[in-house]
Amino acid sequence: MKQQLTSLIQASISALISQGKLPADATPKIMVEDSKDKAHGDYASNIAMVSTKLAKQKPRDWAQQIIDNLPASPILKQAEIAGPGFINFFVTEAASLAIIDSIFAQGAKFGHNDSGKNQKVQVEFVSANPTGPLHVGHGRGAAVGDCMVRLLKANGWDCTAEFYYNDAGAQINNLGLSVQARCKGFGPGDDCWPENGYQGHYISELAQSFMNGDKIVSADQSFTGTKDSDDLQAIRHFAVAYLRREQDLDLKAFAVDFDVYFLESSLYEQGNVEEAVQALIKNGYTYEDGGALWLKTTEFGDDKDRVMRKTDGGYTYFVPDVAYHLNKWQRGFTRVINEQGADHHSTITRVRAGLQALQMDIPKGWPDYVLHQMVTVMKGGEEVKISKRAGSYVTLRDLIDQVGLDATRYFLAARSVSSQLTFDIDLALSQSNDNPVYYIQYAHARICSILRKLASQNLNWDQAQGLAKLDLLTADQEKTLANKLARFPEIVATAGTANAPHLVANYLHELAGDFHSYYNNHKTIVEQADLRDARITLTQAVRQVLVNGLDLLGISAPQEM
RNA sequence: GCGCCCGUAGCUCAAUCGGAUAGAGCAUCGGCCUUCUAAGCCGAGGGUUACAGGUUCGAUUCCUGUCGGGCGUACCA
Repeated sequence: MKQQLTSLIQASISALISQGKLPADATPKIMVEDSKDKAHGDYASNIAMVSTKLAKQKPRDWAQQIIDNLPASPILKQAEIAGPGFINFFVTEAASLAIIDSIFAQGAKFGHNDSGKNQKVQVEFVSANPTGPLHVGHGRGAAVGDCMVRLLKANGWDCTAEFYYNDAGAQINNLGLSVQARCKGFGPGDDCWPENGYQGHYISELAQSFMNGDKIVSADQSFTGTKDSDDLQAIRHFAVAYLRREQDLDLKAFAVDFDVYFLESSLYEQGNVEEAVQALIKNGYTYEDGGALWLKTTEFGDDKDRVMRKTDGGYTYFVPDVAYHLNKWQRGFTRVINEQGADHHSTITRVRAGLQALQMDIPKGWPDYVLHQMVTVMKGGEEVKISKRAGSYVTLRDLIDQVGLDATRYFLAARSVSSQLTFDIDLALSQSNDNPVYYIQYAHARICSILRKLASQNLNWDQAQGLAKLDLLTADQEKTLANKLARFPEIVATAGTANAPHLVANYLHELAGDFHSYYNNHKTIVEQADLRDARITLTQAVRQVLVNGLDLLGISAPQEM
């Protein structure tokens, strides 16, 4: 619809140019937007205001001339000037309702597009280290990342979801020592308890499982406990497998799937880290100082140079990260989006600097990052500080168990990633029946119940007749609904390019609101058969769009509630 | 100190590329169930969009400064 209106305006602009009222080379950007107020018509354009200087006329006078030169069109009922020079468009009911045919024709694909042209894109998200179960912060990353994957696919991209984790290094060593201490019956406070050891209750369970000789199978590895509390290597390996399995269960409970699990250790085993380091040295971007090897990240916009190889010989975390990203590039992902928490912000400059220093013609701004701001958890009116080492924790799985999968996903995905998010557990629980997600799901369930009710009255829905008789839908709210439905493809496209799943959530809430309002004011199952068919057709179109939208968020669309 | 994100109703958050009278939910108040599910609808109250300037036809949005919060600024990840 907006495209059609845009081309009408374009025709008018062209006519005005040929009349000499605009410079021949004038190409004002034509914007058509949804009007917020029904009194302002269905759509509005600010074209007169943005081109008023080119035309050297007052905005309202100029707007009138643009209107006068609009070609006749069956979709346009009326165009009028309003406010400082807006042109408000009133479209015909038939034009609004035409979207319903497309919805039925495209079904689950309605709203999707092929702008991604089946190109490869990778989204890396969560990437939690296997040192504990997933907490609420990971949950935000999981929800946002998973929705981004769904959105990219809906926009025609060939999208790979990837989870990278550190299964070696200092923190894993710390984890192993913590578990080992528990295996030997020690706890925090004992002399031999490791400094900064992991204190969470799950460490004790993990130790118990190791000493039981349990076999652990996760999505990407398995290991059996050796029961030998002196075998630190076995404990480490077991602990990683155990916590990976825990995280798998968390992700499964959260309905999040990954195509690839990538182990940091494989970068060492395959020699990728060493290759990257040698390349950086060879390219002259490193120097030794104080027994450490430094990378000249300042040559790529960093505040100061960064240590690559510590005095103890180990690499700092970003070095394998550079090797990992080189690996991504070599796998053909010319587009990569890393979804991570804002606390990892500083890695961006370092990884990009390392990639540039490799001199392998990797684009400067590659890869892309989507950073979500921190989640604050409130419980009992107090902030719960999340600390894996101290063991204070709100796990994602607890949250799902208490609040529910759909509501948790909605909470975490329905807000802009750039805003900090306060998750009040008590509020989420007390309001679980009033959660916005149920408002949307309820709209879907109500639509389904219409068909059940119809069947109970021994009536049928004649879809063909419904589609043929859409012109009977003359109520304002029916047109409003149809206009809202027509916006969905645009929302999918915008949310996809902006990596902003919350736009979908907001849209669905609006659509559900329009439906609830309509439902309360107009009976769907009426005596008049053709009107009844038309109305059911409209509501089924709404249902389809609700389903498609909820699917992008990974939220279920229940038939009844 | 410097960098990034943010500051919108009592609370949690929206607001399309800079658009018209800044919107939802929760909470508060008042209506609507013998009629397709009241997890709903209709209505009311609640705002100097942190503050001060600037840019322009128009600023919650862009720019500068101030104040306040979060994160980072590790030879942790």
